Amino acid sequence: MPPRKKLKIVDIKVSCSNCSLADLCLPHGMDMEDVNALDQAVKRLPPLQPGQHLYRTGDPGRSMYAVRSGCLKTYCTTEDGDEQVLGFTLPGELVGLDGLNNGQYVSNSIALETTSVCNLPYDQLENLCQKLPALQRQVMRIVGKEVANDQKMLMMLGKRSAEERLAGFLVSLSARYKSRNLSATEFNLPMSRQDIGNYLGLAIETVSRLFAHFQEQKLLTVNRRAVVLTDLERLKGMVEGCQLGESAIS
Amino acid sequence: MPPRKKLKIVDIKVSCSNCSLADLCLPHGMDMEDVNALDQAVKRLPPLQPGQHLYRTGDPGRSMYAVRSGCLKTYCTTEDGDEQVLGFTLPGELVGLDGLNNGQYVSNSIALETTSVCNLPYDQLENLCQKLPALQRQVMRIVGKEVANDQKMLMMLGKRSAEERLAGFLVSLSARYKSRNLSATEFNLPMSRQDIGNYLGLAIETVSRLFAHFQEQKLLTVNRRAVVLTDLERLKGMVEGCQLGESAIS
DNA sequence: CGGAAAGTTGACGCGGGTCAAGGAATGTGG
DNA sequence: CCACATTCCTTGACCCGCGTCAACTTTCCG
Repeated sequence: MPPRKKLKIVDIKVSCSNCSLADLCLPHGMDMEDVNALDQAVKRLPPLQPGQHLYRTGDPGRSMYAVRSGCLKTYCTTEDGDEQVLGFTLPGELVGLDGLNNGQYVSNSIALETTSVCNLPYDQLENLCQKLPALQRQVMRIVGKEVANDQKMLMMLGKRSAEERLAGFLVSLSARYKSRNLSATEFNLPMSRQDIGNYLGLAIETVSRLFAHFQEQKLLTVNRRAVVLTDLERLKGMVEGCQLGESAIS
Repeated sequence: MPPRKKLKIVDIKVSCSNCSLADLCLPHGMDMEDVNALDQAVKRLPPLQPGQHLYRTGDPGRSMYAVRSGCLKTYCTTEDGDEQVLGFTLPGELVGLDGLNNGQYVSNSIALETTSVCNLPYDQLENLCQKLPALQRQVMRIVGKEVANDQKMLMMLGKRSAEERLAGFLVSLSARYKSRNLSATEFNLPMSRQDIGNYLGLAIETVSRLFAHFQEQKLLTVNRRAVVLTDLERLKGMVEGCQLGESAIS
């Protein structure tokens, strides 16, 4: 999956109503009229190249974003420079909620692949919510989902062994791809071992060893970023009710 | 701090406008007229006794709650029965956001002391938000705060040593008490070692040893639940930009 | 007073972090 | 096209922080 430097000309004029993610994204549960109103507020941004930031800590946070394609990594840095990965955002998922706090993003968001996103400015969303109770309810649901997902992640980091963490991570990715009508068992990891380890609170070497270990046990086959989950059920069995979800919408 | 079984007769009629937490809670930044409207929606519940649940996983989640006094513990349980503490809610803080997701609470909330809370039903809050942009903005800020705090906690569990975690926890408590005009250096822990350890992803014995260790280093004195932070600055120094905040407002 | 719950303290061992070396893929310049 | 550097990943060896187990003390409460 080499990054395409040369972009095809794309429709700049897109709308929520014809977006393939419509039933995953905000419009979920809204009628046509409402969706058209939402359309006015949503802007599609030019695609981000790998390594390019969507926003950084301290940037004025006046929008949330919906990922259409690609993958974003959300992370924070401490004063002493090291990084904590907070999550990965796949197509159909939202980022930027933390900007709601006091108008500044607490986290950073960076593209791991070529990534296209829709921009949902808070102020316009706010206005719309005044008029469309359905939208407001949907926004609140998304927010609730975000909170619930963070909580799952806390359980993960607080209690689980390295093995359970990686299994949980893979099961989560699998479920999220599946809900986007992609394969639940074969996919490319958009992120490096470094990012996985950081996210799960593990050393990169541990992640690598675990992949090898899982492979020995015929749970999966892995080659660099390419993963095939050959025994998804058994992987699910390893995490017993501590699955991750993160940033998903439904 | 023994739980008082016998309750004094309290004003059932309370209002946001005369609540001592007004400037920490929802009304923050709203004018008198708006606050009066909010008053209509808020109900004060009879105090919870220690060990009594405010809500449980699976309960219909139609409200968030503001803690007036006491302390709540939020936690989840896995299928195999063990518990993960997600956070503690002190006076002036909110819980119940995770019910927004799909109308059911994902977590449990239980009183650690005698605790009184205000009830903020979502549907009424929703209606009010339609009318009061200031309130909607405030709700969104709170939500953003919640997300940002969960993220800080993730950093904590992902990266920090046992020592840093406990120091961070104490500094967080200190800051939260201080912002409620209580002592930043002397307070009683509302929660057991068990809960602290669970919350921070540590064994109870480790928590106990760390308290002893901190005491040797003249960082604090501790006797069961009673804590005096004798060198708050040095404690702060130990956590360098990975402070907790959780559930705080403003 | 007795039993249970909460907290403390010590001994031991393992999971996973750290350090180090090497391999494989990708990019860069000649 | 190849030489070389760089980044990413893998694998092995070592070892330490913290979990586990166990015994004991203190507090709580009927």
